[in-house]
This record gives sequence, C-alpha cells and structure tokens, in this order.
Amino acid sequence: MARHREFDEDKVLDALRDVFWQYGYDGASYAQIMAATGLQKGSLYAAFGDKKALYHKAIARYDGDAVSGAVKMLKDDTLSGEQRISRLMDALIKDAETPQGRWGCLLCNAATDMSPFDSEIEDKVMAIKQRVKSAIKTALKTTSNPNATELVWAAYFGGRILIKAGATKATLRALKKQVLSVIA
Amino acid sequence: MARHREFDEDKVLDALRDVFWQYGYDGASYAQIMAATGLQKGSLYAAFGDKKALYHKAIARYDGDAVSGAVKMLKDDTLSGEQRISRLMDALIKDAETPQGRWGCLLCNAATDMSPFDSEIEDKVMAIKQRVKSAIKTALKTTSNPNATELVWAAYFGGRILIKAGATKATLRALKKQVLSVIA
DNA sequence: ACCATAATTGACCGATTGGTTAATAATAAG
DNA sequence: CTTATTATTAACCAATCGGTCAATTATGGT
Repeated sequence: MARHREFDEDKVLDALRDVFWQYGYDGASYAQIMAATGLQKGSLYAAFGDKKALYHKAIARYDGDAVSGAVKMLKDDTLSGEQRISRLMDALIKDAETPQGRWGCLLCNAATDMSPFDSEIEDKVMAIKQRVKSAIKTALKTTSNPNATELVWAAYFGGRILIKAGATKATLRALKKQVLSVIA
Repeated sequence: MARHREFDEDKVLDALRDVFWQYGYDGASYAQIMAATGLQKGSLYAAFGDKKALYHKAIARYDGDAVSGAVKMLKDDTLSGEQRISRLMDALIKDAETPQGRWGCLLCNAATDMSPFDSEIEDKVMAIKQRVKSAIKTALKTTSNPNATELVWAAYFGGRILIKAGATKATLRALKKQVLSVIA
C-alpha cells in the first residue's frame, strides 16, 4: 500500500561494493557513492542506514561473491592441493596490471584501513580472514608441506598488495613459482 | 638579520613522518599535523610547502632511517645470507602486536594509498622499493635459493600488512620459519 | 635606537564532508 | 476518488577540509 522502490537492490549493492573497494571507507565520498549507485543520499540512508552501514553491506557483498568463490575452489577435492594453490596464485597473476587488480582486495583494504578504529568491522574481517586461511589449510593437507598456511596466506595477501602497488604479471609469476616450490 | 626558527627541524620531521605513517596522506588532517608538530599551518607552509610537500618530507625521513637501516643490514657481509633474512623477519616479529607495528610500513602504505593518483610519489616509492628488493637479492646470493627474492619480498611486505591487520607474534614466527626453510 | 628581514600566529576563505529533513511523488487499500 | 504509506528528491545543516594572508613578534645589521 505504498510506493515501490525504483532501484535494483543487487545493482546498488554491487556499486556500493565497487566504490568502497576502490576508494576505501574514508576515501569514498557520498558524491562518489551517489554517482555509482544512481541514488540520492536520502534514499541510501532510508534504505540501508548511514555510511558505516553501507560499508558493512559492501563487505558482506564482497564476502558473498569473491571470497566465497575462492574458498569453494580451495576446498574442491576434485583438485589436488597443489592445483588449488596454483589456481589461487593464478587469480593474482590474472589481476596484476589491471584496473580491478589495483583496487586490491576489499577485505585486505578493510583490515588495514578500518580495523584499528572500528571493532565491528575488525571482527567481521577477522572472521572472513580465518575462513580463507582455514580453506588454504585444507588445500595444503595433501601437499608435501601442510604447515605452509602462514606462508601461502602471507604471499597471497602480500601479492594483492603488491598488485595494488603496481607489480607486474612477471613479478607475480615469480612469486607463484616460488610458492609452489615450497609445497611441491 | 631576521628572526630565528623556534622549532627543532629534526623533531618536526619525525613528527611529520609519524603522523603520515599512522594515518596516511588523506587521513592525516592539519589538526593532527599541527598537534604532532606543535606548529601552526602557516609555519608549516612557510617552512616546507603544502601538504603534498610535507608528505614527501615524511617519506624521505622514513627512507633515511627505517629503510636505510634495513638495507644496510641486508648488505652486511659479516652476516650470512640466512642470518640477514632471519633478522629481517625478526624485525617483523618484534613489531607484531605493538602500536607502531599496526602503523604498518610507511612505504607500503604510500604505495597502496597514493600511487594511483600521484606519479611523483609513485616514482619515489618505486625507487625505494627497488633498493630494498635489490638488498634482499644481495642477501640471498649466498643462500641455497638465490631466486627467492620475490617470495621474501612478498612475505615481508605481506607480513607488514598482516601486522597492521592485527596478526599475532605467533603468526609472524610461523611465517619466518617457513621463509627460512625456503632458503636454508 | 632604528630598520629590514624572517618566523609565527590566528583569523578567515571557499569547498567539501557526512548527515538530516521537509516537501513531493507514487502506489495500494478502502 | 480519497487516504495512508512509502520512496524519492533537493535543499539545508554544522563541522571539517586544505590553503592563504595580514598582523604581530623576534632577530641581526647599521
């Protein structure tokens, strides 16, 4: 018995995710958010809440697609452990030298940008991080070095940051080779 | 034939470095810069230039102490290559779970915060990064795996970010162990 | 003592920040 | 058609952003 929403919630959430992904929490202004979503501040506020709430939605969105996809692959037992880590590193190489790659990883960004200031975000990010690390551990179980979780995680996390900082595909390929040699 | 400077330039540069280190370029407001340096905006502008110039000074300062110290150690041929990488990772462990550790690495922060937007900063950071990677390469020359530069660099860079994201000393110790096993 | 020079201060600038809200528009129920 | 409910818009808010500058203060040379 009232007016309908004019926007596509899925598209708005994707746009939210992308804006915070690119610019971070502080870096994303309402001007950019409005341009990306096509909504006015008031609509955003009414539909989702304040900026922090928008950020939470963006992280949940990222968790639901990018992260979940990676976790699923890392736990896919139709692949060998080595193959799974290889694919994980391939994802890095694929993103190097691309605009999206230079956005980094939304969760890594969130972990470094916000965590000292907002405990809710910190908890959420920490939980997702643990899920990924656990998935890496699962993948490593059948390899020659099942204790390399921290190394693989640091290399992956570090690789994302390196890409953000402008590293080339060649650099990432070298990193992959060395990581694989540890677990081969 | 004119008034003297009332401030200690060394202390002001240290304060500048610390503020940008903690908060990043955008995150550091003049209110914080003024509080940390004890100077008014006008004095800062007269003495050093605008905010971007202050940031350059901060990076140069960081390069001159923290980075140069690490590079010197990595090239110290009174130590074995393995010892040098061990010490590099020890520095990470020492910083984990400390306030300063959670500031991250000023250069890594600069590389990820600013590089897409300011080519001067990008060039400067890239040059310093190459110096460190080259020092790592030198240290690795006498080890069993002289091609592990990218891995060590990614682990170090990644470790810095992990610390910023709240990783424990135990996590960093595990990372160190795994890195050393690659070059032992 | 006087003056030229430089350091310092604090007020002020326009622009932008995140956030709020009254007015308007659209819809479904009665 | 009328009315209650909700979505949407655009104007507005105080606070803060980086930056500027005239006025003040302190110094060394003459």
